[in-house]
Amino acid sequence: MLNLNDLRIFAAVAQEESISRAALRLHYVQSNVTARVRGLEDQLGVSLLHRRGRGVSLSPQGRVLLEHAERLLALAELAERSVRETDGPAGPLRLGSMETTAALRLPDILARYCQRHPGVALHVTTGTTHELLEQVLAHRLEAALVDGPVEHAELAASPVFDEELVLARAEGADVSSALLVFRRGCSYRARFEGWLREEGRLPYRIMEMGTLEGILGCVAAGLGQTLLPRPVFHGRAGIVLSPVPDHVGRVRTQLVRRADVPPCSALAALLALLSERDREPAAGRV
Amino acid sequence: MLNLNDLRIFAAVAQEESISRAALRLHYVQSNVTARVRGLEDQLGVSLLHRRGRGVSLSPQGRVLLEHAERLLALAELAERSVRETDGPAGPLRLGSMETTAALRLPDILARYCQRHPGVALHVTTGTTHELLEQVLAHRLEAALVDGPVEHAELAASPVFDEELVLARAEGADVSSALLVFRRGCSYRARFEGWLREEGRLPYRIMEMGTLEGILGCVAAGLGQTLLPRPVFHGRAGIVLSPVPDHVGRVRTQLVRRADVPPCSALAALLALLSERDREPAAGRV
DNA sequence: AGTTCAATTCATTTGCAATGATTTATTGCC
DNA sequence: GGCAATAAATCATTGCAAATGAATTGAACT
Repeated sequence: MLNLNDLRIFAAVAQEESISRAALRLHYVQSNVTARVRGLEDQLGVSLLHRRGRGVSLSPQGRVLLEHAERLLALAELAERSVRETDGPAGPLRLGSMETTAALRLPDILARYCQRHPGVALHVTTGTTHELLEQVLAHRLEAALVDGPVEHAELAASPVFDEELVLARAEGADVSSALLVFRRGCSYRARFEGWLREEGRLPYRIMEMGTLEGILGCVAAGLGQTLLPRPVFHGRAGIVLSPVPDHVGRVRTQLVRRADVPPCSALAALLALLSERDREPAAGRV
Repeated sequence: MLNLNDLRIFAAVAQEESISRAALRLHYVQSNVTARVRGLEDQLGVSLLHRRGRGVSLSPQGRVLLEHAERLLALAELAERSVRETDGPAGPLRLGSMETTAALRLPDILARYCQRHPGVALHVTTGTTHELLEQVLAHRLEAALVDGPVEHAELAASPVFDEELVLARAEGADVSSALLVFRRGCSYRARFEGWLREEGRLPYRIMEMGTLEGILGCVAAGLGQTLLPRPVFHGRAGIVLSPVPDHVGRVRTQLVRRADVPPCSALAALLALLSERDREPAAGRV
């Protein structure tokens, strides 16, 4: 009978592409990892790894097993959590969010969530749509709020907010001034560049900024223009907003999670809270 | 870290509602089963069983764990099979079928399947729709061919054949003679009785038969009438067939499998073969 | 060739799973 | 109420498999 610990060891080896590094990560001695993997191979009657000089790589069967192993491990963790949290959600919930969403929408949501489920330890990390999806796929985040639509067989998405992106620059700033954008992987940036390309208005000078505040400061200083959700600019004087075509400016923020693992109770509670909000009259919403 | 063997032991205890019987079934000594379940409880920090005088029953947390455990065990088995069968389907495939479908449709299908996938050991059992669905849910069958539609959150169905049920009796037989039907749980029988009830034509005298041949023999002998797929009567003289209303007679046979476990490769191959058949022009089909 | 990094091999230890005998507790019956 | 009968808990003991650590092999880069 298959053994989850063996699978965990195998998955670590597969991810690290090295038996020694996996041993280090798992706090095992290297020879033990070798033995466990060999045990799995004996048990299954197939070879899982190609032993190369440096490190190892997966055989076709190894790749098949890795896929199943990752799912099994995720489900085992879920099972453990589920029985531990039979009365109300608890434990860690790792949530990813685009920076703009984190600034605009999350404070309100998270306040309510924390009040309702005090047992949950929320970790929010921000990042670009691309980065966040990678992390959800790697089981490093339970879910992420990103710009939709998401086309991926292993991901499930639920629409959560609708936003309107607007073009923003300081009063009197040069129309052909620089573009102020987040780093590669940001979907708003992709929309911005895609739109300008489609209109034949590229290339612009591009300035990458790591933070939302940085972008806003530069825009206010007349250094360039940006494309961000309208409410970001609320209460900021001296900035001119202009609408953009619907196919560029209408974005639907989605809560994305893995499709192959049912949501843990802490995540289910977040989904419930978000869909409640969905049904009630859109007070204060864009 | 959770352990699949512990889960297997726990699932056996839950199903048997008895530690001793589970031990017997698993070929363990009783004290070991006790120890393993207690180990699980310690590890999870919850009590899984209510110890009553005779046997045990599940606590709420136990019920939660059982659900997850059964899924995990099924997925672990699938994982093991998948790596073993990386080149073509192999191993056992337990398929259920209604008796009529087995007689009419399966020979052709299975011949092609066996030829294409010689590594697969097919087990076909017949039974009523109800019995078969129970067995699929209990992981005792990988899939079953039953009368649709199937409304069950844990089951996935794919339409496979369309049949026309017709009313059959011997020439000159009494119109109000007995109903010849399979045992309780047969969906054709349910349709038959439902229809007559809806028309206010019940009660009839009912004769239950265990086999298709038995029913056909009795119909031919003028003992009664039955409701079965039209092609069942091909080449049988002296039997009068009359159509019935569409909502009674149009049935769609479905291949039903568990929804929470992806099909193993042997089953995936069967699905592929059946949907091939679906796309090609309906030569020889009803 | 020599160095280095990484995997294998193997003897040894450790720890947990499994056993078997015994005790405790509950149920049903006279 | 007392007594089998059944079932679970307890506990000392065994046995096997996981983990360790030291030594060895082997590939890749210089």
